[in-house]
Amino acid sequence: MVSSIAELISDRIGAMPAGERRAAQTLIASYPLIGLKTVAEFSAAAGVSSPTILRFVARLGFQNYPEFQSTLQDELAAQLQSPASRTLNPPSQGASAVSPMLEATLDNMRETFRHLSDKQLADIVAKLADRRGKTFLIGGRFTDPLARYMAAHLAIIKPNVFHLAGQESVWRDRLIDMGKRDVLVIFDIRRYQDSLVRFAETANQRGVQIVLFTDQWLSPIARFARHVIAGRTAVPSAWDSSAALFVVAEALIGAVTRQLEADGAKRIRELESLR
Amino acid sequence: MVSSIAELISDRIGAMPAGERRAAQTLIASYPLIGLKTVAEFSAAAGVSSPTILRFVARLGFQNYPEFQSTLQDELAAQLQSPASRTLNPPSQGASAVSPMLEATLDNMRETFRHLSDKQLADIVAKLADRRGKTFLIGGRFTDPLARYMAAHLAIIKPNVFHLAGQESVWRDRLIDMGKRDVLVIFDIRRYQDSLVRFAETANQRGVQIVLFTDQWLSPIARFARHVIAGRTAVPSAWDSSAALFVVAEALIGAVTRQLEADGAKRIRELESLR
DNA sequence: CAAAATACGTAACATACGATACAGCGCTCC
DNA sequence: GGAGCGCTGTATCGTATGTTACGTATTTTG
Repeated sequence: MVSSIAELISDRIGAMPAGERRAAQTLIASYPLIGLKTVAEFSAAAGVSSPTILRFVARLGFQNYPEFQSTLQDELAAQLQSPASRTLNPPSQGASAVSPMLEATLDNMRETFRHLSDKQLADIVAKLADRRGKTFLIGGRFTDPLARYMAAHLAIIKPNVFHLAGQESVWRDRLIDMGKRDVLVIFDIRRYQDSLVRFAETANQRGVQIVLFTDQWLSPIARFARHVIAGRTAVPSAWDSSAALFVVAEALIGAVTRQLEADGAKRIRELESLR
Repeated sequence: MVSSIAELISDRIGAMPAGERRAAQTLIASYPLIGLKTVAEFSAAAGVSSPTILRFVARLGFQNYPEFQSTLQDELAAQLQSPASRTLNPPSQGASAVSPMLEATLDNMRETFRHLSDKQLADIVAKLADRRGKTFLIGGRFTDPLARYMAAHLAIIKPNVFHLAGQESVWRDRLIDMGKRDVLVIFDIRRYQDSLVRFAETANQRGVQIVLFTDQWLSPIARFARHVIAGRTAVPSAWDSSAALFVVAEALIGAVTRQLEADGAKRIRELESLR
């Protein structure tokens, strides 16, 4: 039994030619709004021609476009009247392999933020928004992308942001550039990497303020860190999840940006003009 | 400020003639479904003539009937896509600057997964778990870290996983290695990068299957993609959020790992012994 | 109560929308 | 390498749709 058009589409999308698949994907992406518009608008949004749209709805089993739209509308009406049943993909009697993953991830985030005080975050934001010192970011094997992500954003809104990458010897030598005014953002979840711990220890000796993103069991680097963000990482998977840390990182990026804008950063305008 | 058409109607319903009032009441009764149908159907449902319906929407301030319908659709889209706005009592105690960010992110994830079918994910997992072809990953300015993150995991559980990085000319030349059996995972959210689009186009011409991670507005690469994952990116911040895509990526990594383990990957054991 | 004004529906109209025929192209399979 | 099939877009067509003009009905007002 196929209850919704969305299901129907995902059932058959595999057996569709390229053009119709684009139509399907476009519809799913902003379901179901585009399906309520005219064929012309639909086709334009999907980047195909109108006949392809019509063939698409025909393949779904509808006699004509208006019939397709009516069904869509009825579906919508049913949803609106019982907000409870608003799920496109019904809770799906445990068959789904990803749903528990999502649930666990959402829980992780809520838990992570519950243990983070506004004060703590505000302190970190203040430090990161300080333009006087340099900002270094580094991560472990799986978390280095998070460091990169954060660096990519921070580098735009303030000067002297450096992501430390490549061989250990390379970034170890960068310690020479680090001093009291500077910040070192480290991502390290288990299994904690010795090289990172040693790096953090040395940096700490040089007076660098360390902001540590780690898991709830705390990397040994926590000993040297000025600020510690402990994220939940447990999910029903073979791997730990860095998603909670990722979200904290995004929240910090957003807050720092706001802070620097408030301070009157003409920097961003300058950047705009450079493009 | 009148935010919804429903409010607008209840504001003015007092100053309407009998026929138009019936139209208004009919619309409110099954809001907004009937307004999406044709003038003829609307008039029949309200028991008035079509011109009365048109006069009714004209009185609401719309130039013509299609404009009225578009507005209704936009309103509907806003409702459907941000479940947050449906909650009457926002989590409040709004002192926290990060809380709205978290809420929006959680919503984004729920929405993103709501638009993803198990079938769709299963297809992608099957393709990624296929050890025969090569797997290439690449991302845009801010999303490249996601590609790295995924590559870091996939490279452990299967051979021939390559993250494309560095200068454009470097990874463009890698196209020579790509063929029909291969997969290209692309992360691209707005502003979409031309270089990536061209890259995807060429790869597609070579028969590479493209898995696209993009935002809800769909990168132009969707045209060439075999599979499209549309994540929600809107958050109360100066930046778009990639968190939802990150979580999808993690879910896929987990699923692919499980799949390959089921196939009996002695690879992981081998790796263990190498350490 | 009469006269005017407003409201409403019928019917004709024009437009834009969905539908269809056809040709070009690429792909697959001999 | 050639023949066949399937997919896609262009151009055209018929029609359903929104729109307007006008006459009748109903209400309002002096």
